[in-house]
Amino acid sequence: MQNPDSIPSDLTPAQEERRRAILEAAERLFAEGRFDEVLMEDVAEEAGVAKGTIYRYFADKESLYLTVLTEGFEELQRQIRSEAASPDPVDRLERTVRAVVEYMSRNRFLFRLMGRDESEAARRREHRYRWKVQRAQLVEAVAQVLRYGQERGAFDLPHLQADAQILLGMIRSCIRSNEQGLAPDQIVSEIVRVFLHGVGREPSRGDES
Amino acid sequence: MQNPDSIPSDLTPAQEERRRAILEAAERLFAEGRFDEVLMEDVAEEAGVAKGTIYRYFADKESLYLTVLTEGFEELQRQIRSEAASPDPVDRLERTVRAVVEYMSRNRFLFRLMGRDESEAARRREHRYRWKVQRAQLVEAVAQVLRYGQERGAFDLPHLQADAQILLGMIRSCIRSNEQGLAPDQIVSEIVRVFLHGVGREPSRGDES
DNA sequence: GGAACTGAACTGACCGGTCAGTCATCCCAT
DNA sequence: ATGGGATGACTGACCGGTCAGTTCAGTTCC
Repeated sequence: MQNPDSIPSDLTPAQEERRRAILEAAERLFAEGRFDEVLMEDVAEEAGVAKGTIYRYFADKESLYLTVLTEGFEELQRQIRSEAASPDPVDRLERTVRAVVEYMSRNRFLFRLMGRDESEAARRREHRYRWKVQRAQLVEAVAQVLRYGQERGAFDLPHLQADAQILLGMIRSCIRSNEQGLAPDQIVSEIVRVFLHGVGREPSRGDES
Repeated sequence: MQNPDSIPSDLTPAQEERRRAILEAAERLFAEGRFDEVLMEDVAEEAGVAKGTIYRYFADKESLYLTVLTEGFEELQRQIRSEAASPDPVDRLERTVRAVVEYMSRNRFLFRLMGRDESEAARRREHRYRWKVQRAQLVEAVAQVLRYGQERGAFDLPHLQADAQILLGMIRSCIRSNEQGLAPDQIVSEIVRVFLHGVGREPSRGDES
C-alpha cells in the first residue's frame, strides 16, 4: 500500500484482464453482501487470483470498493450520453430511461450500490469526494436530457436537479419492485408515462390517450 | 447471547427508557457510518451506558442493527396509517407523502437505511426475512392509499405495487437531493405534482393552473 | 438484599494486509 | 538454439491489530 508502484497505471493486456476479473468478482460480491461481509479472500477466489495479487492492483479494500462504484458509474454515464441523441424531447427521455433501466437490470450490483449513501461508500474524505462527484455527474447527465426538453417547451420542471433525481429514484424503485415480472420495456414505458403525465385522472376533463 | 434471559421481553419503565436510549444511539451512528465502522463501544458511549448493558437488551450487533430498522419502519407505518384518513383521495395522498417526507427528514438515518437492500441489512436468513416483510408492509401501506384513490376513479394505476414503489422512490430521491434547499412543504407539493400530473406539457392544449 | 448496571480488563476469532518464496517470461551470451 | 540468470508478477501462509462479546468486582437503585 505504501509502495508507490503498487498501483501501476499502464497495464499490459494480460494485466488489464486480471484487473477486470478482480473488479468483476468484487462487483458480484459487494452487490450481495455488506462491505464487512465480503472478504478479500473471497474476492480473490471468485476472481481466480491469489489474495496478494489484488493488492498489486488496488491499494486496499476500500479503494477496490470505490473503484467498482466509480467505473460502474462511468460506464452508465457513457451509455446515457450515447443514447440520448434523438431530436424529439420525449423520445430522448425515453431512450435515456431505457439506457438506465437496461444498464441497471444487467448490473444488479450497481443498482444496489447506487442507493447507498456516500457515508456508506467511503469513509475517507478523498473517497467520499470522488463518489459524490460521480453521483452528481450522473444526475447532471439526466438533468441535461430534461433541460433539453424544457428549453423546447415540452417539459415543465421548476426544480430541474430535483426532478432529475426524482426520475432516477423512480427508475431505481421500479427495478427493485420488479421481482413481480414486468419486462424492461414495460418498466420503461410505465416510468415515462408516470413521469410525463402522472397517475392522476382529471375528473373534470375526460382526456386519456 | 446464549443466555436465554438476555433479551427480556417485559421491561420496567426505566428499562424501556434504557433500551430506547441504546436504539437511538445506534440509529444515529448507523446512519452515518457503515456497519463495520460503528463500534459497540461507541454505541454504548453515545447511549450513556456500559458496553455490557447493550447485551442485556440485544443479542448481538446484528440484531441491534435489525431492531433499529424494524422499529423505525414500524413507526413510519404507524405515521402513515394515522395520517391517511381524509376522504378526498388527492388529499389523502398528499398527507401520506407529507408523513413520509417529515418522518424521513426527521430521521435521516432511516432514510439512508431504507435504501439499502435486504442483503445489505441482514445476512442471516431469519433477519433478511423480517426485513423483507417490513419493506413489503411499508409499500403495502402506501399502495393502500393509492388503491383508495384508484377505486374512486381519481388515479390510474396499471401496476399498483410498482406505482407505490415509484412514489416511495420519488420521495427518497427528493429528500436526498434536498441538500440544495427546498422546505419540506415544497418537496411534498413537488412530488405530488409530478406524481399526479407529470412534468409533460401537452403542447396542443395550453392548460396550466 | 438482590437485581441490574458500571467500567475496565480480558479473550479469542477473525480478517486485512504483508512478504519471503515460487514461477513464468524474456533476453543475452555462448 | 539453448541454457541460465535476471526481472518482476504472483502466491498463500502468516502476522498483528481490532473488536465483538464476556467476565467480574464493585456500585447503585429498587
